[in-house]
Amino acid sequence: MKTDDRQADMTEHSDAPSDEPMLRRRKAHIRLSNEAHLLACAEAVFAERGFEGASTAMIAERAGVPKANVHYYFPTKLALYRRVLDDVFEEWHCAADTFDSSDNPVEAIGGYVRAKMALSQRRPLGSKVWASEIIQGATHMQDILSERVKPWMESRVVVINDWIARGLLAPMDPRALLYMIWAVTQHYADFDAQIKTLSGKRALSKKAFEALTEEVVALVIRACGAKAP
Amino acid sequence: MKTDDRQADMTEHSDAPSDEPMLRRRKAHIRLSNEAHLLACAEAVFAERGFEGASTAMIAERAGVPKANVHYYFPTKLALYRRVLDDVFEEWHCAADTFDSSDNPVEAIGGYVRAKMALSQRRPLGSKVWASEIIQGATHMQDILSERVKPWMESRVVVINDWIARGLLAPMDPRALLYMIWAVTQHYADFDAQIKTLSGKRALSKKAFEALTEEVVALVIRACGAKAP
DNA sequence: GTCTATAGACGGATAGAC
DNA sequence: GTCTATCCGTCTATAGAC
Repeated sequence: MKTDDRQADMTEHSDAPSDEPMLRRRKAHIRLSNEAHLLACAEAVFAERGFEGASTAMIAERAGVPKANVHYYFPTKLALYRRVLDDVFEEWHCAADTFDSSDNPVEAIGGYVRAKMALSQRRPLGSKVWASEIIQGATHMQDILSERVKPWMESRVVVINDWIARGLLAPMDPRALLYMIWAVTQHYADFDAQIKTLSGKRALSKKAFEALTEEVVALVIRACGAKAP
Repeated sequence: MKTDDRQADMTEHSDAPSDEPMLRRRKAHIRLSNEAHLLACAEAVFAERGFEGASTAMIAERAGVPKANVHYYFPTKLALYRRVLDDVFEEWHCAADTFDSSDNPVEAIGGYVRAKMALSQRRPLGSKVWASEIIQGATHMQDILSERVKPWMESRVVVINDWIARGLLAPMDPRALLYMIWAVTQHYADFDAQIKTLSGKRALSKKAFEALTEEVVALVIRACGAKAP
């Protein structure tokens, strides 16, 4: 690991015993920084090849460190993979929080779709790791799905059913709506290779992605059959 | 390969020279039958593990044959993978044909969504192989995307824009609509592990899947903002 | 905390008997 | 067409010098 710049903050240390806590802090900083670097590289390799297809050697090479260092920071390939999944879920959870239960379903759903589209743009690799894991049976994240995603979904089902009962949305299966939002927004991260080939373009500009986001919001809002409260 | 039942149709052959064509036909039948069996097993393994994660040994084991037989019928793992992708595309293409350019966009789009949902139910493993391949960069099917999928998409964009110009659909980006249809319908095949965990059920009954299909059709038709012609 | 070297299992692919 | 045995490369993980 290229430690030259990472260790720059310790050049002014002395021999005094009061240095010990600082040393500890420095070491902790090195560990956290290297872990974060490896996690980012691992996310890219897992996205490009899936769990079994990825190798610790590829992750090490991308991080610019010997293979053994990967095992120093993460005991096994599976432990590293699991940490990537946990990280990705944390961001998913933040976006999920934007789906509030206000009286205005158009704002709540529209805001959630925008948050999910922004996440697809900001972290497409994480979305791909998540998608690959589920496609391959979700064996390494059953706990996340049942303990974290499922309760969230059930709470949103209640909210959506309430909106429907009050005539704010068309009658529908709330789960089908949530699956639709996930599928459509994550499609732009997971299937970007297909989209690039079909559009003939390399990637979307920031402006173009904003316009696309509003297209998706409009589609989803119409799909809801939202009426004025 | 368990040849006992597959060779039953040759027990009555004689020494006459007229047998030669029959022998050829029998051998051709064995080849086609074994190829089809291996392709089906390969599709399952590729769906469960992705291209790099799958091994020829796993495919052979699932097919009940020694590993060498896989290489007898398909020279390389990549050639076998490519044949699976071609097979999956052929069914995709059949479903795509149901999207006609009639004067009734509700019927055309609704029929297409039903065909795609039926395909997700009938062949979820193929959908997963396709999805994994695209997530991992679509490097092994660029030709299918640019030579087969892209022309189809462009022809449908023209049709949808025509419907919009005639006031039959709400103004929208036709590509965003097509991506939505793909994403939503394929979600039920690709993400079935997540859906099972979130719903707490093992799998959907035939009746339940029909009801779900109509939910999805209703969502998509509303998203189109379809009006009576 | 970093690195080289290597153990031990498994990968794709092939040779050659039957 | 089928199968056993095997080549050779890469895999995950670890040992041990620095």
